Amino acid sequence: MIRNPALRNVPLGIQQKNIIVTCNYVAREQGVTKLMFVTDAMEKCPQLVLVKGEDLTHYREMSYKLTELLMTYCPLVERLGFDENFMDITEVVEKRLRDNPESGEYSFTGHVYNNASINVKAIDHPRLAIGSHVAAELREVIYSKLGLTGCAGISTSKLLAKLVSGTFKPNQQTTLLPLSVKDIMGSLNGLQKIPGVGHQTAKRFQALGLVSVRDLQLFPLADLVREFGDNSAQRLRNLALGIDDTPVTPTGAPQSLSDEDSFKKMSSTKEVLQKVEDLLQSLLDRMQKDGRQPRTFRLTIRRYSATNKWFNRESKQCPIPNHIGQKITSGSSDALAQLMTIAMKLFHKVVDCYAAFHLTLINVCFSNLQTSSATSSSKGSITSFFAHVTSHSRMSQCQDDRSQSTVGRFVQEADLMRKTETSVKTNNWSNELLSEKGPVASSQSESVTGSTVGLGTKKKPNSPECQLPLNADPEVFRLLPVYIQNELLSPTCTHTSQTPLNHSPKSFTAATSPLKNGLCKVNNSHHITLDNMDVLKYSGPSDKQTAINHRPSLDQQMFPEGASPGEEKSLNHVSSERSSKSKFPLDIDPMVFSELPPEIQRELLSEWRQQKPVLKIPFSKKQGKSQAKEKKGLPKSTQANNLLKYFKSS
DNA sequence: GTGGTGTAG
DNA sequence: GGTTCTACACCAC
Repeated sequence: MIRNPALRNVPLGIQQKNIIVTCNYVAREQGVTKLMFVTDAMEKCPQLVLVKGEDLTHYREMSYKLTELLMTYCPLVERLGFDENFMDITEVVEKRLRDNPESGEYSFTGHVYNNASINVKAIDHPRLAIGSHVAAELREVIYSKLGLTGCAGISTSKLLAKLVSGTFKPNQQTTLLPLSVKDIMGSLNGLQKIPGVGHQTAKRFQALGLVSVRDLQLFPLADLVREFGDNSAQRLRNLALGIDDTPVTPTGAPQSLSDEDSFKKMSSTKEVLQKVEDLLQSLLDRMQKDGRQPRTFRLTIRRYSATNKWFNRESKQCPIPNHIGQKITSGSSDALAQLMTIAMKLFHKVVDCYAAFHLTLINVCFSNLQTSSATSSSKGSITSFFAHVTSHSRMSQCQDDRSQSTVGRFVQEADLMRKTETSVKTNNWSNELLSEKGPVASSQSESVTGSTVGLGTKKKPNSPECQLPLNADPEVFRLLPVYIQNELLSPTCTHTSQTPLNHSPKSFTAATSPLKNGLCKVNNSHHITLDNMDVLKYSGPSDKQTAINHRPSLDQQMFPEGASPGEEKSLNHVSSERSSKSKFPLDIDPMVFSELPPEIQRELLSEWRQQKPVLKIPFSKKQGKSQAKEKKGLPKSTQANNLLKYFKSS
């Protein structure tokens, strides 16, 4: 909506795969809800406008802009997802109190929780009263600078600020006074409404006969400890009582960057190869913008299973050798191919390719991100702000301050898609917090599964029925990496293409003569990047007492004109390297070469230029062990054939 | 450090 | 009939 204001007043849903991950208030009024299936949503609201939201780039950027903006007012900002922020505004409040001791006496701005049933006097809660004004100002700034609206909650802890922030929606703010804590906790409709109590914990509560917040408040602590252990029991009990003493911890730069895609079924190594490449490509772009160097790489999969269809994930991770890490940071074109090697090794560790498999998700993740002082590159990016701003120094500075004064917090949430919220809290009388919500983003990346092939082959190399295509040399075949062999032999490969190639197909072949004719094709999958919508609503305080900035929630403009999902990366690699065809070794078929993925093309060309052998090295279909070797012994031997890294089985 | 689980938006 | 895409915290090992 920010990018396309025209969408502001129509029912709008953000679609990821087959579900509506979020929607604007116009759509909600017609019965559309979060996580509703698209078909159901269309039934409820036939005029619903859908925007693809798989690509989170825009949301992520807006989300960080908001956090960054809040940090300019006070460094104690803790992110919760893409669309909420907690702020500890104790210091801001204390300063105002010092500068103008009477400032808190006048009023609250926005709503006060339960104000009809309590005797609200701002003078009794000067810090919360000031906090309500700070929240209002912040919401105003957020609107004027970013165009985002949202709600805020103001109270004395993150828990309370969060709970109260949604009391009046959209685009409004509410302050919770200490004397209303019992009321708000009692108003929660079920234990799962307590932040931090999710599905699993709620089930365990239920098994104990606990259903309401009241049930938990009254449940003997000893019994709770028996079920959850000391720490969790105490924490859960406190939450039920409205007690939360956890500090607002500045979030800083993300500790990991990941990219994932889900799908109905993926069962061939070839598809995996392509999917991983796509995910990695996009992740590498993000990583490079971030500027830090990842030290750890993780590959996660989700397998289909009839019982636990969607929830079990398995992962494998490994350190990223420094030389590769540096390439990632520097944006070297080698990075992708080298990471593919690592990724496929991990894949083979977690999935037995000789057996049938059915994956429904793949995730790639960089973690253990290190700020290399050397990389001062990307200054402009939003995330690099976080990468380079030392949240530590800011935080410790703040905490020092806080220790001499009162504790307070400011919570802010912004919902990019829908609204922003702000909440502020104060501890008793001496503390105040405020929270606001920022933009929420959600989207997905859509993947196109490529497949197809041209090989009529067989099954496993060892299996009796295995037959290679007539033009395939068994010797050469044997030298191929296991997963390529499998791929060639897999049912999807053996017949024709199953999935139409929507995009520039590339043939992925080991470029040696015997196999040159028929290999598995892997097309590039693209991510169709969509524009997200962000909308926000910021509601101004409309209090009975003082209505300060009431805004009609307008929303934004996140959509470029047609809100058309932009295909940002349609890769049409092939051609670029083609001109260098003159450098082809004699035994290479240019047509086959032209269909190789660009990275492979580049690598081959580079190696040919250096007159390095291609596919020379015998594969030791080893598992595991050879890894260490690869990482270390790389210096020279690696050069023997970089392409191998693509093929090497773990 | 690794891998799994739970939670959240 | 079908549940997205991130990111983080915690735990056991």
